[in-house]
Amino acid sequence: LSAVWFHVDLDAFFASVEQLDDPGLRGKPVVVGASPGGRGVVSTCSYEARAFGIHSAMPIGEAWRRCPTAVFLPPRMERYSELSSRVIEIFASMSPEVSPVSIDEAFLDMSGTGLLWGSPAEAATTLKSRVRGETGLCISVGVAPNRYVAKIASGLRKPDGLVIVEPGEEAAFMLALPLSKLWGAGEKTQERFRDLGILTMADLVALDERQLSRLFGEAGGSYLYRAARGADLPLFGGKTASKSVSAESTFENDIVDREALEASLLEMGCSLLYRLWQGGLSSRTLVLKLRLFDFTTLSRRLTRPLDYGDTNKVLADALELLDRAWNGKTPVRLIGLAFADVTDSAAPAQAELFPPEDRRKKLEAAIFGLEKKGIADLRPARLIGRRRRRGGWMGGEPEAGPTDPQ
DNA sequence: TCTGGGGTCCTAGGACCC
DNA sequence: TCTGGGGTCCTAGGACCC
Repeated sequence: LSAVWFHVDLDAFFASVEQLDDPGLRGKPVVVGASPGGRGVVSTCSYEARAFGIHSAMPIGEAWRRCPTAVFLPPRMERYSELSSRVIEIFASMSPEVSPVSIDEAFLDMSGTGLLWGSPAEAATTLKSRVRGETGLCISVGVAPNRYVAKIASGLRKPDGLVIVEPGEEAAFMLALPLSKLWGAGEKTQERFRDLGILTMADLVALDERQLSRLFGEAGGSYLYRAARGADLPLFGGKTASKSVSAESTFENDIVDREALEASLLEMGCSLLYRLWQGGLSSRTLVLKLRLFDFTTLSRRLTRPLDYGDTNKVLADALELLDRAWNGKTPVRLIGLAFADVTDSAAPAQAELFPPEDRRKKLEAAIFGLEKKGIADLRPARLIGRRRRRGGWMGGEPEAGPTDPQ
């Protein structure tokens, strides 16, 4: 018996939640994302906003220009997470195995659920009406014998879509699609397709794996070979071994102020180290990222023989990386810090000590404590206390959430 | 049009060792 | 004297996704 996979996507998720919570927004163009006027992008927008040509990842200023009368809102991630969890519970009540991919999408293994929920079409219909009835949200569902094809199918008839690909039809299904629907082949790859005269899925399927690997590299070639035929891809299944924990922030205006950069690094270093500790993780590799005024992006990394343990070392290394990356004169647009190659720590943290609500306060306390312990000697104390304002983009910058597919 | 923040995976080259 | 491959670790950059 063939496997049955569902890929489920919440339509215009963040914007839909805003319209759900505020009926006054229904039927209106709603843009969730960065502050208009700032340097951020659109996170998600309602279908009414899409009619103006607005889409995810578009610079917020551009969205403003296209529709100044739209309602612009900062993301409310806690609220979205809450609703996401409720939707996942509904998924779990219908599928023995639910794998969330992100806040607004998940794979459901529906193999062998026929006796319970009927045909895949019936099960999908039930799922859609249950989600709508119990949360007020709309989903699109793709059904296929494997995850890759289910993922593509769910994106074809949004919003409120249902696309079913029968077993054995995967290759034919893919062949009928434009190349632009190939998940994993983004802008650059599409450009290369054009340069190479690969204009249709049939053109791509005509190339064998060896030819593709010569053109797109070992991994890229075999990926394209499988994807074009609608075969399953390990990308969707495999558990990830290496991980990273990162923080970055774009300044409202490019800066050349080294002390401000150092203050950012200190704040990020503290927060990252805390997140590692909280997750029972550790790392011996620190990565600094800089984006310059002209958008050139560079990184410098350093691997130590032992795991990072305290903020002093992290900050000292971060400053060294900054020296290596930056001449002190070029205006900086973004600074970021990350721990790479993160592994499970030998001593897992006790989560109870730090309830999530207290995170921010504890972190501030930690920074304060460091100040007292003498890290303040490293940098003027006034910088350590400097922090960004929170509470939406009227007062500071927003945390633009992940972008939603169109 | 002036491009977020959080991630993942791949490639290519250098150092070093056998 | 000039030069093999293979493996591992590390670095920097890039493509891609939500």
